[in-house]
Amino acid sequence: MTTTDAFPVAKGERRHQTEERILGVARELFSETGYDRTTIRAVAAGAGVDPALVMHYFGSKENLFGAAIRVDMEDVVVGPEEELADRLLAKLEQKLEGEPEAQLALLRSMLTHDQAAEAVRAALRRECGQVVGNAIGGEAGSLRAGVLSAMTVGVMVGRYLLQLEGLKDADPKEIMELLRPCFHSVVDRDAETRKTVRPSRSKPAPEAGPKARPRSKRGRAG
Amino acid sequence: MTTTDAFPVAKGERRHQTEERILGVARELFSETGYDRTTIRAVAAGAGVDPALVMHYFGSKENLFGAAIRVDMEDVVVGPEEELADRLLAKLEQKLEGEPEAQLALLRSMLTHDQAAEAVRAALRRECGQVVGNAIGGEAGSLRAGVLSAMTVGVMVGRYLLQLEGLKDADPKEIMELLRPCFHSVVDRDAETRKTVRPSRSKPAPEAGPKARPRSKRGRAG
DNA sequence: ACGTTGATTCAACGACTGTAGAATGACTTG
DNA sequence: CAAGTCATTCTACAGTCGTTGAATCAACGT
Repeated sequence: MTTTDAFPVAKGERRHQTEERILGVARELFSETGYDRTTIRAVAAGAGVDPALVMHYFGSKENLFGAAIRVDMEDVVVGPEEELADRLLAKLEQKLEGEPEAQLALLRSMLTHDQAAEAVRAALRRECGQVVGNAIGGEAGSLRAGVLSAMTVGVMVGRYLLQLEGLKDADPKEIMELLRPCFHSVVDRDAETRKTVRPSRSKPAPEAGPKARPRSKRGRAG
Repeated sequence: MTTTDAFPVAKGERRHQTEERILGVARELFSETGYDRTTIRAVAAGAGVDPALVMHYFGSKENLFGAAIRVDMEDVVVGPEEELADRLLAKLEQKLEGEPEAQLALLRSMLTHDQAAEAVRAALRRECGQVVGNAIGGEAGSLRAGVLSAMTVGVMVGRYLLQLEGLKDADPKEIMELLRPCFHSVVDRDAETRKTVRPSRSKPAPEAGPKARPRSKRGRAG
């Protein structure tokens, strides 16, 4: 329907297109309604194919889910510690600006699906945990990484899932502005000695991004 | 099991007991597996009754869910603004310490169940939103309330649902210690360096270059 | 003793699910 | 053109779900 299916296409190509279409619908449905409520039949219907075809391609609903939520996070590159918080913030901002479909599928399913929960955990660990842990180290580092991860996922959940009043339509920049002191205070080692707020404005937002990310975004044909 | 069911009990009393037992199991299952995966049959089995009885009492699964997750939050009392953040923190700490069963049921179901999501939203709005909104007011207040709510729910989700490494076993006090500057920086009006700054407290703003940070150890626990 | 009420169970229906295997039909290769 | 391959569909099964209406059994007022 999207592409004219009147003239012949190479088989492999056609299969790839169909798979891609199925994955797109699956991601969409998983992100909207979570794992349980997303039925293979609905995915198939959305993709305009037979449910059995989805099974034939992905083997099981579980596999389809795994393929749909596969996220390949580019890791937050290591760099000077002072910019650590800003780098994490930039990462979060990028997620708040981009289309959160894949992330949403993860978030929405992470509570009922162990595989999704582990994926979220791994992603957070890679993004926040490892970096912060390396920078700070020890048990305190782990705790700080956890708090950082919690704040990150909290903002995502609040904005996209819960759609909290002041968050769902807010400008990511403003959110970042509010979050920056928080992240800094958690990352900074010596922040726990001083109870007062430290509005560290040492760095403007690292708009250039830490590293070139030649990531191409797959768009859905619609 | 607690009371011997060998001798007769008044009808109303017995019904009440059964209802209470059903609700307990329902809450437990909803919190463990969420709305969809919790079946009326499982609840009935857990309570030692027939599934039809659950239906007879609560009318539908939807109603049972509503009755199970009903939360009566005591509102955060109004008070001096300076302590606002601390009051919210205390609230969160109390939740982190207490048994989170009811909250968990909410959290775990809020993603797939609109009713649960609305309940969470209402609770957050009451606890964070309204108070902070009143204290700050306007659109900025709404945003700050949203961020505050996001952080709160993020910590809950990270600790109980995601069970993040550094968070699940952490001492609530330590989490609070890390969160306090964050909450303060979000609540405080002048945290974003307003022109008409009204320093309710000493605000040094020492953003001078701390590049020569004492770098004693860069410990890295394996 | 009675009949009545209400708590509780039994058995079953209809809908929906994930999944499997045979069948169809278009594209490819000889 | 014939045979083969592969994407795709059709049909169906076995299971589970929420829900229902009739049936059971104990407690109650008379």
